[in-house]
Amino acid sequence: MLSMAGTRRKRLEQPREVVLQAAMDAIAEHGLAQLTMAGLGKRVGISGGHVAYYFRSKEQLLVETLRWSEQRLGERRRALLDASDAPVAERLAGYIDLYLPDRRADSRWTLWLEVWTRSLGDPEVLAASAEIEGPWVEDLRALIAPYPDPDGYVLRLHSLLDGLATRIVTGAPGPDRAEMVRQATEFAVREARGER
Amino acid sequence: MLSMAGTRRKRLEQPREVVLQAAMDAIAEHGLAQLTMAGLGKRVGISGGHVAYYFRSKEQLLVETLRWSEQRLGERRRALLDASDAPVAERLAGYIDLYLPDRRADSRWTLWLEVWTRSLGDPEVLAASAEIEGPWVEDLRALIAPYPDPDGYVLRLHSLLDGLATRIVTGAPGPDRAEMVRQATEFAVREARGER
Amino acid sequence: MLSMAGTRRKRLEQPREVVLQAAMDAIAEHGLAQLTMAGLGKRVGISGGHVAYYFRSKEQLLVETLRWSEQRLGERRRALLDASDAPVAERLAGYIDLYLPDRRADSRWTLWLEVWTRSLGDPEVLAASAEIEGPWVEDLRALIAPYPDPDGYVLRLHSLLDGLATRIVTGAPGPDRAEMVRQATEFAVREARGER
Amino acid sequence: MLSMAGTRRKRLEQPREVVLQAAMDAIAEHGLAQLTMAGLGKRVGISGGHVAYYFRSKEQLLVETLRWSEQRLGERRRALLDASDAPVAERLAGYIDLYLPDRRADSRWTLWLEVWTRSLGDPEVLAASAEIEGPWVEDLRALIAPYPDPDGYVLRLHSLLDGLATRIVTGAPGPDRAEMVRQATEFAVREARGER
DNA sequence: TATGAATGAGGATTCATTCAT
DNA sequence: CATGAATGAATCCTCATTCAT
Repeated sequence: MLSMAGTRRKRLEQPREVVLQAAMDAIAEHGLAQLTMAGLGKRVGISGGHVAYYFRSKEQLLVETLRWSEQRLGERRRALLDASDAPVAERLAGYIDLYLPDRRADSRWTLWLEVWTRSLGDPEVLAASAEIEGPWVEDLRALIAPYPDPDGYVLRLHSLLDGLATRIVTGAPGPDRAEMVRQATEFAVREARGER
Repeated sequence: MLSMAGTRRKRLEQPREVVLQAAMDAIAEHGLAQLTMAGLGKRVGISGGHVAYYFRSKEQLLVETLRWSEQRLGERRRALLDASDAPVAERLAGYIDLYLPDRRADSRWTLWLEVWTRSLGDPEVLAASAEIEGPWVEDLRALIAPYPDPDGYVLRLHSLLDGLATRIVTGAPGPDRAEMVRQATEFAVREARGER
Repeated sequence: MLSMAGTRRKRLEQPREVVLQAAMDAIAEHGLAQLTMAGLGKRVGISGGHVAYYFRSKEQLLVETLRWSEQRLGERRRALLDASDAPVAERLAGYIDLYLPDRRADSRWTLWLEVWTRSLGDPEVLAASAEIEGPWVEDLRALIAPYPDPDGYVLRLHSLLDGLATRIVTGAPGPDRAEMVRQATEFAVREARGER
Repeated sequence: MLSMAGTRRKRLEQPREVVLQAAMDAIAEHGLAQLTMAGLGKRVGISGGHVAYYFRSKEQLLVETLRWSEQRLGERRRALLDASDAPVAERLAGYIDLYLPDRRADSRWTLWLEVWTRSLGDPEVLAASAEIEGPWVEDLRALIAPYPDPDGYVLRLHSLLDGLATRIVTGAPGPDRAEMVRQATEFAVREARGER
């Protein structure tokens, strides 16, 4: 009965960060279906039990990972929008470029699909999902202001982008990402002008 | 103890149909997560083993269910489009109304989300998904023809609709379905006119 | 990031006492199954690790808690028996009233059931259990002395009481506690007289 | 991905019986704490998953095992009582001899202790426990009839026996089983006569 | 003393899938 | 065709325990 339980082997510097980053990497490499608590622990050199110690459940882990991923992106987005004195068209293009998945199997969007699926039966996940989307909405509203119907604008543009993102991340046949960015930007600009 | 195994208990008229419809109902009522082969069998009075016999795998079952659901919808769509001599705007409105989920937790769209998720790691599912979407694409192209860039139009409208559908089916906060239909239709009409 | 680990946060006056009392309360409120070292620590404002530091193991904690509970009861029992110049019948009634659980889910008896279960595979627990019961035995022997077969008397009465206690603490159907006390007292008195 | 799932390897004659008997044996040999679903399955040559298939949960398994054990004992008890035209005293002795555990770590009583413990937090287990005890109660009432207060008699005798049984099964210090049977029988007879 | 991060064993549970009957 | 018993993989999560600080 020589249990090693409790023996500390390694102390991570920024455990949360490290685990979250590892989760993103693992998802990108092998997909979400392959992601296990134990496997994730092994990736960063801690026990599976400890991953569960940081994140109450796997559901929590997924939401947290998405949230963290979006926070990092949020910083880049705000930098882009704040610093820019470029015309709105260009800033919209930058926004859209950040919004859409980088590639097929992009981790962040893999998580979005998962969160959508899970939010079907779980109000908490749904709420988390709305909250995570929040900053995007705020920044887009600021970007197009003044605009008579910002809610409608955001709904239309975000819905379009979500649909495009789904196609990119799943690898559905169609134009490449650059073309999609172009089309979405045209739409975004046209809409922004058209009703101003 | 005489085993009843092997005894034909019941002979369904249209086994496939019955099972598929039952799957749709079960998903609408309890969600996809609750759908088990055995439970589905019980719903229609056959064994779980026999459900697996009809559909090679659960993945197959899901794809088949979605395909079947879309086929039935396809008939309604074609009826709508063929019979109609209404202006394009009205026909687009009808198309959109059919496309979007009827309600939160709509079975068909629950399946779409699942299929998207599964297509991430499975090329076959991805192919099936494209194939199932096909008729929608055909009919939309026909509806707007002649139009200089039908592929772009379809991509934009379908992406927008997919994004809106996701919000409806998950129950995300936002305007109600009717408003979404209105906005999508405006967009569809504007696009169709704008570049004609 | 300066760690607060190692910083003394709070110094309990009588740490053992406080923890033991908290354990009793927690068991009464949520049951033994819900009792965790960490949860118990939180209840009294110390760390779960420190609870383990006071009590070598959870097994120890349970036995200690029972022992402590019985010690406190022992004081009341001795007060009752020493001070009393009431007839034996009344003193037996008092003894029995103290012995039996106060109510369904009574902490002390919840612990007795647990200790019985654990003593099945652990001689140490069995020994502790016998030791904790000791004072009851002593006091009962004194109470009925002189009596020709005190061991038999104690065995019979304690067994009867243990059986009744089990019914009370589990909430098994049957007469209420008062009626049980009455019946046990009659038995105790009758036995004490019958063979004197 | 060559899964052997679904490949039937062996078909037990009386699966339930076999598993229940194996559970009794395993408990007697290694204690309840060592009993795992998988281990139990291995013992009888079926998979752990299949043990769970027969018994919804481990809790169920325990209750079922106790019930089955008691049913078998019930047959012996009824045989004893029905066939006997011996005096009540002898028949009470037989009843008591059947009631009490055969030995330290007796499986049936190990299960009783566990069921008592679990019934503390689970009304269903409590109900099952009362139901399983039922036949003993019936037979005892029949055995002593007519008797002015059968409920009281049963409560007193069963409580006494439960207390004695606890001591036998845990291996608590005290007289040996035979002596306990003697004392309990004396008590049972005296009570039965005393108030008739 | 006191903390609390980290360990890691441990087992139940669920179900798609298979196949003898 | 149809049954349903049997498989077994797959993994989450809990929590007592340890120990560097």
